[in-house]
Amino acid sequence: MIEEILLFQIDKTSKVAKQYSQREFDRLGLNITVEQWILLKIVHESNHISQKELAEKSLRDPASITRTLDLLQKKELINRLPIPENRRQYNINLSKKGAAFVQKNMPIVDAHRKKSIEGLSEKDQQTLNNLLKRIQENMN
Amino acid sequence: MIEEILLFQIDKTSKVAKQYSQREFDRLGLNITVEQWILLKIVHESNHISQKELAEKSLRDPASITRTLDLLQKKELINRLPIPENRRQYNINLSKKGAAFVQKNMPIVDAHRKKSIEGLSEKDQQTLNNLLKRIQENMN
DNA sequence: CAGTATAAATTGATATATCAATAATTGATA
DNA sequence: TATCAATTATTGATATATCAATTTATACTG
Repeated sequence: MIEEILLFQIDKTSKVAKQYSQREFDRLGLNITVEQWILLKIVHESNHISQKELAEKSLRDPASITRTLDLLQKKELINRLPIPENRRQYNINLSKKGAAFVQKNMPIVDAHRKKSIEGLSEKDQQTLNNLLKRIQENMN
Repeated sequence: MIEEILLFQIDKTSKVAKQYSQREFDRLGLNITVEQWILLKIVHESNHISQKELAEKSLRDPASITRTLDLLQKKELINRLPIPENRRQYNINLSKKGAAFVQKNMPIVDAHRKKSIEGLSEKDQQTLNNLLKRIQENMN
């Protein structure tokens, strides 16, 4: 039975959480996807980052990053700044609008995170983290 | 930091495991995606199942199931059997070729599952399962 | 029985995932 | 320095995710 497989439950947990956040984003009319939010958050946490680094941090494909950044640029939430010394890559950063957007909605997303671990002790969280890390290493 | 968020690690674990299996599938020339395999496995486990039920069991959207079944049908791995008493739905089952395919490759996929939990005791696995279930409930 | 609601599958539109191929640039080296 | 290799981003092709709308069929209700 597929439900008994741990990897299936891991995937399910990820999906359920993502769907919850997406529904909330939609309900609040944020006009953004969870993947887009994650990129904004990473850009917010790093001043000046390349697309390659963004891909690594977000665990996504560079091709996918290109396309999502196109959307975020269309929404005027991020900028692609040319780097004179290296014309192969851009520095990605938040626009004013993007920074305000992240600022405003960070509490909402943080509430989702908190909700996800409701009832889990510090120790529970550490345990879970450790077990996940071990599975990740097994699959390397 | 996004790496410190449990949901991020959960998502990462799911991605890493899926990528591992997909690479193996590709390496062996199975010509199938992980999502397609999951559908085949569920169909294998249930004699006669509707697309709606398949969507529920696989945690996927009915629209997505339609498209993936189209591909599996093109590969002649599954059949859509019309139900005379209810012409709104089909019974999905494995073709001879599909049954042979599942039979042949089940050991491979099972090895991936085993690899993923290498070094985890029975108790570890139960703990992990419980923690995941609690997060799932939190996000409902 | 007619009209309406519900249900299952499909289709369309848009976003994401992934691999392969390509373009432009930079680095390495003979 | 000229050539070749490696790097970064982009594009194309195909599969999947999701929502809304549609189609076809069945169920319900007055």
